[in-house]
Amino acid sequence: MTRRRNCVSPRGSQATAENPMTTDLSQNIFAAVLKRVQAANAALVAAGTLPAGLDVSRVLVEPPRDASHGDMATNAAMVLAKDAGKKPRELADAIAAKLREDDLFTKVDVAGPGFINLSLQATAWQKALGAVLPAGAEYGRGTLGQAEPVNVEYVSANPTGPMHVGHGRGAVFGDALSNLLDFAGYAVTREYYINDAGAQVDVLARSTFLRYREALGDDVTIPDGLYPGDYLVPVGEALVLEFGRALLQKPDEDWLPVVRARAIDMMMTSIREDLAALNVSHATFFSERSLTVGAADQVAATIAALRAAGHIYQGRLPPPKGAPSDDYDDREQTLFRATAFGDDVDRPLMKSDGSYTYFAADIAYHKSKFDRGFRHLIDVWGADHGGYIKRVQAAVKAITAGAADLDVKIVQLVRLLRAGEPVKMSKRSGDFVTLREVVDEVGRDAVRFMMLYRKNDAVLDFDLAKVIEQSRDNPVFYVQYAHARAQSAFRNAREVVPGLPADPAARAAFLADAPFERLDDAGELGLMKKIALYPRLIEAAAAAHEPHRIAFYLYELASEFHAQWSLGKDSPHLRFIIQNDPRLTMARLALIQGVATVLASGLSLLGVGAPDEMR
RNA sequence: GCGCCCGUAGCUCAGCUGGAUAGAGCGCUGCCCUCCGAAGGCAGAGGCCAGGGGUUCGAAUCCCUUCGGGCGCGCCA
Repeated sequence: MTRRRNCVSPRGSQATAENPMTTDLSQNIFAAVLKRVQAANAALVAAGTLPAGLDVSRVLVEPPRDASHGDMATNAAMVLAKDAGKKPRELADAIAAKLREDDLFTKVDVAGPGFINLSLQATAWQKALGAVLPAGAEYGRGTLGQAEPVNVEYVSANPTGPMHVGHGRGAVFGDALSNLLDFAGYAVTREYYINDAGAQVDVLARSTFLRYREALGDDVTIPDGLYPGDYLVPVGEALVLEFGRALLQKPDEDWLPVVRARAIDMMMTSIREDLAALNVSHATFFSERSLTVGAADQVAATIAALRAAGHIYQGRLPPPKGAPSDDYDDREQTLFRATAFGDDVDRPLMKSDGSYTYFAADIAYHKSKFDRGFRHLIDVWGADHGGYIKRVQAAVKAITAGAADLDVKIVQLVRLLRAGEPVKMSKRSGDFVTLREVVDEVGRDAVRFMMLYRKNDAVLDFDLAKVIEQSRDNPVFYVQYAHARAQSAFRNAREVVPGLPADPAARAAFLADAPFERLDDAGELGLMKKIALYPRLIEAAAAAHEPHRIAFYLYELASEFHAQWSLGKDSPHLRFIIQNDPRLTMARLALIQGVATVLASGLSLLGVGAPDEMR
C-alpha cells in the first residue's frame, strides 16, 4: 500500500544473486561478489562460527560512497551480528578472513562499525569490460522481471482537446519506465485508457456541434462550460464534409452520439500524432465506453461481484469537508467499502441520475487488466489525481483478493519557462501552449531527457531556452556530446589502427583481443567500474520504477568520460589515441566502446537519440 | 478540518529503499587550448539535510509532532 515501495520485487540485487544465470563475473559483478560473500557466510556456518538458518536477505554488496574505501562494501557483518549473537566487528573479521582466501580480492578491510571493504584486482574490471563489447546493446539486460507480465497505463489524456506539457511528462515517463521494465526482463504492455464515456465527451460533442454550425455559416459564440478552443474548428468542418446540413434538423439525441464519436475519433488521432512526435506509442487503447456498451455491462458485473463479496452497501456519506458545496444532497447511495482496504472513506459507485461514477468504471477497467492476466499494474497519473490513489488501490485489492499489486506513479506539474520567465498560459480562452508546440520548438530529445532528469513526483521547471543550450548546464547536450565525442575518437583512430570497423558490432569483435590489461590508469579503471555498475543500476531503477536514475547515471558517466578525455591535454600518454602504439590504442578504444555502448543503451531506454556527431 | 506529495549549499536538484567524512550543476574565486571535439577539464569557498522528539550498532532516508509550500476532498474525469 505504501506508494514508495516497489510493487514488483523489493529484493534488489540479491534477487539475482541466487540466480545462477546471472552470477557470471562479467554480467553483474556486484551480484557475483554478493554470491562470494554469501559463500563465505555459508563456510562460517559450516565451521560453526555462524548459526544455521540466518536471514541473509538484507546482506548487500554496494559501491562505497567514498572510492578510497575500495571498490565495494558489504554490510554482511552488521546485518548478521545480532542474530549470530556476535559483535559486528568481530564477525566482520571472520568473514573478511574467509574472503581473503579468494584471490579475486586484492584487499579486504574491516572498517567503521563493521563494513567489509573489498578491492578487486584490475583484471576483474578488465574482464567486465571485455564482456560489454560482445554484448553490445544487450549489455545490462536483466532477469529481474522473470518475463512476468506488467501493465503500464500512461497518458490516458481525455480526448477532449490537445495534449499539454503535463500530459507529455506522463507520456515520456510511462514510455521510459516501460522501456526500463522491458530491459529488466518484464513482459510489458503499454496501455492507454480512453475516457470516452461520461459527461466530458458529451460536452465535447456539443462544443463540436457549434463548430459544425459555424462551418455552415452560423454566427456562434461558445458559452461557458463548453470547450472554446479552435482545435474543434476542423472537426466541425469535417462533419460538414461528411453530413452536409443533415445534422441540423435532427434532435439532440440523434446527432449527439454521431458527433461525439467523430470528435473522439479525431481527437484521438491528433493525440496519437502528438505522441508519435515524442516517439511514444501504446500497444493497447482501452475504451471506457466499451465497458458498458456491447455484449455485457462489465461495470455492472464488477459491482455485482463486489456486492457478492460483501464489499458494497447502501448508505450515506458525511458531507465533504473543505470547500463547501451548496448542491450537496444528502442521500442514500451505493457505496464501495473502500475503508476495509485502506481508504479513508467509502466511495460512491452510482450518481444520483443512476449512471455509474467514473470510479465504478475504473474498477471494472482495472478488473479487466487483472482478467487479462496482469498481476503487476502500474498507473501513471497527473498530480491532480493524487487523492484518487487510495481508492483505486483499495478497489484492486478487493477485486483481485490481493493477488495483484498496483503502483501509482504521480507525475508532478511542469512549469514552462523561457529564460527563467514563466510562459503565459490562459486556459480560459482555450489558448494554452500545447505539447506539440514545445516538441516542435526544442525537439524530441530535449523534451524527453529533461522530463526524465527529475524524479517523477517533483515539480519540473522546463526552460525552453536552456534545453537547447549547448553547455554542461544542459544535461541533454552534455550526455549526447559524450557519445559524439566517443564516435569522433573512432573516426580519428583509423590512422593508428587501420581496419578499425565503423560498424559497432564489427568494431566490438575487432577490439575483442585488445590488451585490456594495459588499461591501468586510475581514470580508466574508474570508467570500467562505472560501466560495470550499469546492470545493477538497471535492476534497481526497474525495481523502484524510477527511470530518472538512468538519466543521472548517464550524466555521471559522461562526466567521467569527459574528465578522462581532458587528462590527455596535460598528459599525452593518457590520450585514447597513441600514435606509435596501436595495441594500447586498441585497448583504450575498447574502453571508449564500452562507454559508448552504455551511453547508447541508457539513452535508448530514455528514448533519446545517441548522435554520432553534433557539429 | 482531513488525506497525499514536497522541504538537502545563494539558485536548480541527486542521494542507489537504513550505512562510513551528505554529492553534482549553475553562480562565485583561481587555473588549463601548438596536437584525440575547450560545446571540454582541474582546484577552492559554500551545509544545524526546515525545527523538535523517537526507533537502533547506525537516520537526509523509518515513526510521531510543529512550521512552511503544492495537490485533492460525494452526484467531474
